[in-house]
Amino acid sequence: MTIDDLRSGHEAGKERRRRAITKAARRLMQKTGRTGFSMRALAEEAGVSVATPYNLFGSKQAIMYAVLDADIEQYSGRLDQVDADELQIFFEAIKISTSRYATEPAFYKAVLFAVYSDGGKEYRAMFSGPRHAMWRRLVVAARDAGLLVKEVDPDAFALQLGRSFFASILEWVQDEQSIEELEAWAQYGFALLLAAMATPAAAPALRLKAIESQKQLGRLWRQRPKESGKPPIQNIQTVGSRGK
Amino acid sequence: MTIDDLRSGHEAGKERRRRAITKAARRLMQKTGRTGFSMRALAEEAGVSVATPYNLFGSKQAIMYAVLDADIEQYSGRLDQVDADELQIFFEAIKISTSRYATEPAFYKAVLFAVYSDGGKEYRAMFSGPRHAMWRRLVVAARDAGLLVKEVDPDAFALQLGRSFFASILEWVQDEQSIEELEAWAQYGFALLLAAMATPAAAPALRLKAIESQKQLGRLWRQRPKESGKPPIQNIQTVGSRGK
DNA sequence: CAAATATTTGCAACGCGTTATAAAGTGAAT
DNA sequence: ATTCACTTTATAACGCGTTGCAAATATTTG
Repeated sequence: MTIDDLRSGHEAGKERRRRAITKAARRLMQKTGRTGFSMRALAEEAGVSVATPYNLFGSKQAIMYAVLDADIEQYSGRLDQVDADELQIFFEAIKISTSRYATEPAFYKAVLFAVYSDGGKEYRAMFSGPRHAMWRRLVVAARDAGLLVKEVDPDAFALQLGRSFFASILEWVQDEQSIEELEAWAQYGFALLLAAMATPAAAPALRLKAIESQKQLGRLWRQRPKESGKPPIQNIQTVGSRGK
Repeated sequence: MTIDDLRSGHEAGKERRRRAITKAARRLMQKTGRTGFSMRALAEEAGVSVATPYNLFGSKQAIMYAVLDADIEQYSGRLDQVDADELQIFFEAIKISTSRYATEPAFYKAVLFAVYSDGGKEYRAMFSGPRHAMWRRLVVAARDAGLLVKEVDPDAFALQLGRSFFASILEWVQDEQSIEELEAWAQYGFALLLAAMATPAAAPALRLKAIESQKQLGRLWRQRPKESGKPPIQNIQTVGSRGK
């Protein structure tokens, strides 16, 4: 049911078509970015009917996850080759991701936006699949190395780290933040969270890193192209009713 | 240009219609929830043409923000009446929000979902408008009270707090988490972040609170109807294409 | 009052994600 | 080779957010 089907024609053909569609999806997203990626365009790019991706994946979001997973697969294991202590590795992980995003920003913005947006059921997979497992593994390693307190709950804490990183990525995807800003925000979030759960020996360095990240953010924020500061439609505020 | 127009007919009428539409929007969302709230349904509920909301607001998301802002206005200032120290007030703020969500979960899930998952330009307003100002004010107060270190950057740190809370809310909106879980997650995030920037005198209590929240989360996980103890770590298929 | 201007209305239209349907194509087993 | 189960294809359709446009309506101005 699982292995035989991959060898037999039906399931093998399905798998082949699945891969062809994810490849076409990636190609199309690189070409057109977020706006040009529609199911009808994907069908044409992949040379299939519009119904086929639905048969094979079920929804547009599922295709996005497949594209993202296929991409992550290429880079999995890269963190194991990094030589850093059990806390520094968190920040190396950020660097690996962001440097990857920098190579093809349009593609990553498109796929990450799609994955986040619409908030379907698959959203949770961002924090429950191999991504969560990676953060969890790092947390356990840091705890066992005596850099995080023993009381840390690896699951809860890893989830918090993943969310923090994801929130930073979200800002980069939606706003026109630079990769440097994304990196600084992610480092700031990690430094804060880790500092809170760090052992007394490891905490001061992390607090220092948090404060450094703050300064870096202030620097980047100041040199930003000045926006007028007001949101587009701001008429409906009438706040300031504090004193009743 | 601003005050006279509110008295004169054109702008006053626009404002009146704007309020009527946000009221209708709120009514419709309470009635139908997220799924039934369409622009055509809103137009019918408000007794206007489908083009009118676009004239007055510009987009569906803008209407959502207007609804949310109108709701927040009702509750603004409630935090000032709370008697708590400058750190405890962060957690009281969580409680005020979550208890509000508990009264009308369908409505808040609908509006928060729409607001959070739009990916548009107005997304940033969540972290730059009065919401950000509130967190920032609390941060400054805690710093001036000697509970947070002087080096804390109120803007960066408040943004981090807002994002953390936002991430927790997002989970509640999308998943079928309980309000208790939302509250525990939000408290956990706040406790961690605040502990990282707390002065030596204030830090231990926050770390304790973080660990308590962890335990509470573990307890809530375990008693979930879904599966036993751990968060859902099931893979999304990716049918065995690992070994090439 | 009438004239000028601003706004809403009704409606058609676009592209979107998604689904249903019947017809055509495919691989495996007899 | 023929049958059988399965899948893709083409196409139409639905409701969605959004826009454009001429006609109707409301408001300000003379």
